[in-house]
Amino acid sequence: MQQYLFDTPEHNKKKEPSSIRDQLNSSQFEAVSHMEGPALVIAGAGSGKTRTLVYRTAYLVGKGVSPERILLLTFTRKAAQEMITRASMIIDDSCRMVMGGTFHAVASQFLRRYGQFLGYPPNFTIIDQADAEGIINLLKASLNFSGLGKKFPSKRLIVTAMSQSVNKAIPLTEIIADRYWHLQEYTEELLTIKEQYQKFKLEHGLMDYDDLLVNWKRILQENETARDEISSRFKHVMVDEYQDTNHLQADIVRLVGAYHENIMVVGDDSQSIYSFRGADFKNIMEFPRLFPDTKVIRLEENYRSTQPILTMTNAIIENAVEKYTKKLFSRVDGGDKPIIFGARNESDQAQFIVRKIVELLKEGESLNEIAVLFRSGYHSYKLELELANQQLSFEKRGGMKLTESAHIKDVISHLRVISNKQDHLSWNRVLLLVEKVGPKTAQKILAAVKQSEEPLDALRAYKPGKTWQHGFNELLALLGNLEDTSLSPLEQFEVVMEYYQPIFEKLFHDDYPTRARDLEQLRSILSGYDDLQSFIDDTALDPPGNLSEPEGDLHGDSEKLILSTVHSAKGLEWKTVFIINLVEGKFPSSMVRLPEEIEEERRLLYVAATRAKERLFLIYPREVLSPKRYTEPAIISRFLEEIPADFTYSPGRKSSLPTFDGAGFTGKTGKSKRTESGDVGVGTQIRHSFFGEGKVQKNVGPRTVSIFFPRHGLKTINLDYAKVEILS
DNA sequence: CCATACCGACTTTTT
DNA sequence: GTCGGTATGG
Repeated sequence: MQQYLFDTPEHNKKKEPSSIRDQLNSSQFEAVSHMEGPALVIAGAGSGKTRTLVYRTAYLVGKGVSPERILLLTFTRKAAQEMITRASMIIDDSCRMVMGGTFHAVASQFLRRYGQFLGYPPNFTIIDQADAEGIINLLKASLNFSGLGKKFPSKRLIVTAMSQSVNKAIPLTEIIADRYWHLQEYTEELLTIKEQYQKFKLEHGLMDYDDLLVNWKRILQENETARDEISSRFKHVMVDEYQDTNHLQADIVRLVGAYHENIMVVGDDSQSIYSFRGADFKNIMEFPRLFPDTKVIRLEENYRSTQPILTMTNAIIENAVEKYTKKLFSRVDGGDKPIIFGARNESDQAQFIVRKIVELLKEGESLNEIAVLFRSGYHSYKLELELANQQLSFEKRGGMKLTESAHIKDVISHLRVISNKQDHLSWNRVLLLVEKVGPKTAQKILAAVKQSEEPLDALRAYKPGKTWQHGFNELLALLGNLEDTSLSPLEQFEVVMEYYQPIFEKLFHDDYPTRARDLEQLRSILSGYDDLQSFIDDTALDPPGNLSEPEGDLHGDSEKLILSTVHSAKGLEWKTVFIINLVEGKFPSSMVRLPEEIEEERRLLYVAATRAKERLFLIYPREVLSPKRYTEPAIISRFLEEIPADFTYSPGRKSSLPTFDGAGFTGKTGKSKRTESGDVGVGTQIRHSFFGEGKVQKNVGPRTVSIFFPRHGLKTINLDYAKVEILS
């Protein structure tokens, strides 16, 4: 709906592409107007990457490219929708015909059409990680692996290992040898499980997230019809956040774009934060080698943040082991240094944030312009309580999803078995909810029903046991009602709820009011759909959790503070950003040990900090609660330690003590390298690692000078930090 | 064979 | 908080 707010009549006329030019800097325009051949856009944080893709979409449509022949692959579905909406405002509504979405969402659309070539029905069901784990459990039982002791890997680990194998294109045995060496004694069993898992999915019309990618690639490779129709269709392919694609996705891009070779990938190697999912930012470097004619365009001017913020974020990324190709500069004048605040403990941290927010609101700041970012979902619990106390409304992104809770899965399973009658995973769940039916009975029933043409009829023909025939007959009655094709998804939901309500109340008798609210929410989500299949798809591809938001937009935008994991904050920006829990074990997470994983944590902090436009707070508690409810002294995050003290401001800090309390803290990392040189006077010629050669103009502070660079203008540089070579 | 209750261990990030 | 194992009673 939002798009219409800005939709004035002149937006409905096609603008000449030339007017687009005025809205962009020269590099952006170069990217926007690039027509033929592959292109790589290296776009630093806040450099107008989204803007560039939006204008490019509009430009192409303005040039007469038909919208349905443009493919826009993004990291979230929301990002794609937003870009398409904005492009529509520039040119016209025909932009809505642009095909856009995540790799997974676009894959699902093509696989509904071409999946039959791989033996999949058009109504296959997309399963999430919890579903995959459910299948593993079933297999473990049927393969008699349950008795192998408690050392046997958990379903979670098995699913993760299998997924890594697919996404990194490394055989499972190697993954186990590399990362899960403690499971090596079970390699045989794991391979069997993997094989059975694949078979189970194919037999029952199920695809997990990885299958969507693998199978999309397969139809492009193995089926001529599909390849020709898909590849020749898209005259232009654009890929956002290319640094977070894996090899499988890179292959898909190559295959989809093979016909016209008009592929533009956009990314930033220093913002790569998804390697745990197989992403490899080297895809960016490899792109020009894959397509030798690639045009490389760099966007290095930052329009988002003030210089003090950028100076600090540059410092964070400067310490990376792997050197990056660029360093950002800003023309946004003025601004305060980022503030580092050491709170007493987590409560103090929460109170500090609330106090600051109230202050900012008094100054006229809008809640919508403030965000609190953290490494892991549970890091915000204390703050959520404090915010609720102070009656500040907030929205949390990341962390536990609505669709991951048992009661929601229960309801959706009843809808799934209607949509895909071969879905034995959902059948199993549905049967287990029948009184007096347990795992054994459920399996026995399913074995009898096994892949019959009409599972529902087979179920009706099954003779129930005496103890559970009542519940079973009720289920059959429900399924009969659900089959009525004239029902809307909402009506189907109501029918299911009528059946499920008593089961639900019995199952969750102690905390069922809170869960009932989730079901209410599910109901309101469902009311927006008139097609069950797309509802089921969306719950897997775009699981609600951020779903209260479109709703809120309709009822006059109620202002909300955003609490978000850093991963979910990618691509977004706020005037004020708080990053919390900057202590060892939380940020960086205690889960990471390998050097390359630590590097990813560093990039994660870089992504978090570059979300801030005007004000940035870096906060850490001096004490944390151990799992056993003991308070322990915290160790300040190594990344904070590495930032030169004069790049930030620390209220209440006595002089310039570099180390904080913290027993066990080993002191400085000694990572920052100093330019061992005397005073650099006005007129000195120097060379900077990024800006090139320049001349010192004036002394602006301790070890800080302003330098004029012919290609980049006047820059303020700290000599203790920047890599500067003295030439004269 | 099913339901329930209890204990201990572990809990990153997401399509 | 949630998963997995285990013990107990129906």
